[in-house]
Amino acid sequence: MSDKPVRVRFAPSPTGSLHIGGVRTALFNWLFARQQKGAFILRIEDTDKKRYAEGAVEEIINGLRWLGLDWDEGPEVGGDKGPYFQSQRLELYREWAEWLVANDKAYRCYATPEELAEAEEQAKKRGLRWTGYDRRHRYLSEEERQRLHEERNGVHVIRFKMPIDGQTRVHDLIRGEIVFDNKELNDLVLLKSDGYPTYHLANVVDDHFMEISHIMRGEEWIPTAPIHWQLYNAFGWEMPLILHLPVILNPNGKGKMSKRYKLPEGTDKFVPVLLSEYMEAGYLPEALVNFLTNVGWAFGDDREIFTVEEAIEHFDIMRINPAGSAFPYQKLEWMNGVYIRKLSPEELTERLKPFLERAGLKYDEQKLAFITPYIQERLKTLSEVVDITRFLWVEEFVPAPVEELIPKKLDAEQTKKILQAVYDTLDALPSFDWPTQEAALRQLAEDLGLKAGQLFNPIRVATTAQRVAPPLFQSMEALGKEETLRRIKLAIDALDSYLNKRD
RNA sequence: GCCCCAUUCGUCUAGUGGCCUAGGACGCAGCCCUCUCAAGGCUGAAACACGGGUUCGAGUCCCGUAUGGGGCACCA
Repeated sequence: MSDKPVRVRFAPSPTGSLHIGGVRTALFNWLFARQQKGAFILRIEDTDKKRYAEGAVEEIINGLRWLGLDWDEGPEVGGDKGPYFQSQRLELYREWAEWLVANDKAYRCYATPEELAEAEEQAKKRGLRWTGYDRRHRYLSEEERQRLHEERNGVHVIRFKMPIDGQTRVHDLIRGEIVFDNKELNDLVLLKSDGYPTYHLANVVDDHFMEISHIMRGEEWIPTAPIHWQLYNAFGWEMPLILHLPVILNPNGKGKMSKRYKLPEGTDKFVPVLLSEYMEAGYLPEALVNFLTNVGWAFGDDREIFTVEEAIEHFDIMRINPAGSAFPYQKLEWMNGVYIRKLSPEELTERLKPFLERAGLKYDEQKLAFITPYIQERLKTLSEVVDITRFLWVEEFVPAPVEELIPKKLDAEQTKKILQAVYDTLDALPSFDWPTQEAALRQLAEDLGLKAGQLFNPIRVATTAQRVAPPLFQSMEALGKEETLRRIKLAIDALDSYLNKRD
């Protein structure tokens, strides 16, 4: 591969929270760095003043930390190849752009974006194919150049002098050789008129001076690979080894994963795309990391659930699958459930708290700790704790509609009698712990000649008013005797007035 | 439109010329367990895009076609 020490980087642009595809890119770079005992570098590519989002850098940093992807050099940790914000390296880019101009590998272009847009429109109108910038200022004479410089008050961009003929070959570690005809390549802008570099310049200069050994980036960058190759060549620098990660597509395999994609099952639910959305939905970082490691790469021995340490040990960039993949969202839900079930009840309780708080529910610590083991295997995400335990924390209990109280094959009258019997049974209980309840109520079912479900379901509806709830007896114990009886009484009364109304 | 990349069950994938009667996982279906919902157990349906080569032999190598995806900014 290369005898140089492994140094890889993740270079996000601070335009908002990380896209899940970006997270995967960061993860693969990190995995590779850790596996090779190399360095993982975080670099902020903030060279677009228009798209800069306030707070985005912090969000990216928090997100990576949350995932456990620590960096050896970058914001907040420093490093001797810094600064790690491109906006603080402007002089470097300018210097090297000028170097290219001085060495006849780049030139100043005075055309404005408006003029070029106009030219493109004209070309199209005349049925000509516009293949990008028309190189109008590439072959200027010294006099013309001087005249334009004065005319435009020195405002210009620096463009790269792309070779006109021949081909550029780039070797992608997992895709092999990719060949481009140079005539397809443009004289792209290196330095913008505001003095900021474009991605191409900044990226090449930084990767070189930060001594990056491997570039691992998204597939959408493949078309820029020959451009970058030419830039390294012009500078006389060695290009790092390069590899393009497959894109992550929407769950149906159509198009790059986007916020607009609705989950087929729930019509109003959109698939989460930003890392912040996964955090808020209650996915565990360890589950997300495990899951993402399985998209585009596989452990190799049929193992799907594994620790990061195991992933680091087995990770191999040469075994990355080059084909784009649909985002296997349901698999993530399953895996998150697996990780939730692996947690100790105490740990789970702690992780659940922020979600209840954010939902504005005033939960009781002890009740939460008590009920956690019973909801643990029911949760796919942490945020689901809100709906499944809501009945325990609501200030004002709203009973379920009467119809839902009545079990199949029974009528309102019978249900009312049953609930009355339940009320009396529970009321007479010496202790309200759930095993005592269960014993008494199972006996009651037998005495009444009812199946367990016929007896228990109306009680659940009466006491929780929820479709889905933790096991009944544990729910009632958590609720407490007083509140449980109150709710059952509420149901009896409701059935009563329902019966009277019908008569 | 042009350039580039990719193509194994619905989906994520294993597979690097004979071990493939194509393996695993999610999802799906059925059964069991069961107080709702889950979790768990068992069983099942389900794929090498197509056409040509190369080879004794191709899911695996090559070429086309088709399909999907990505890119064509003074954005990254």
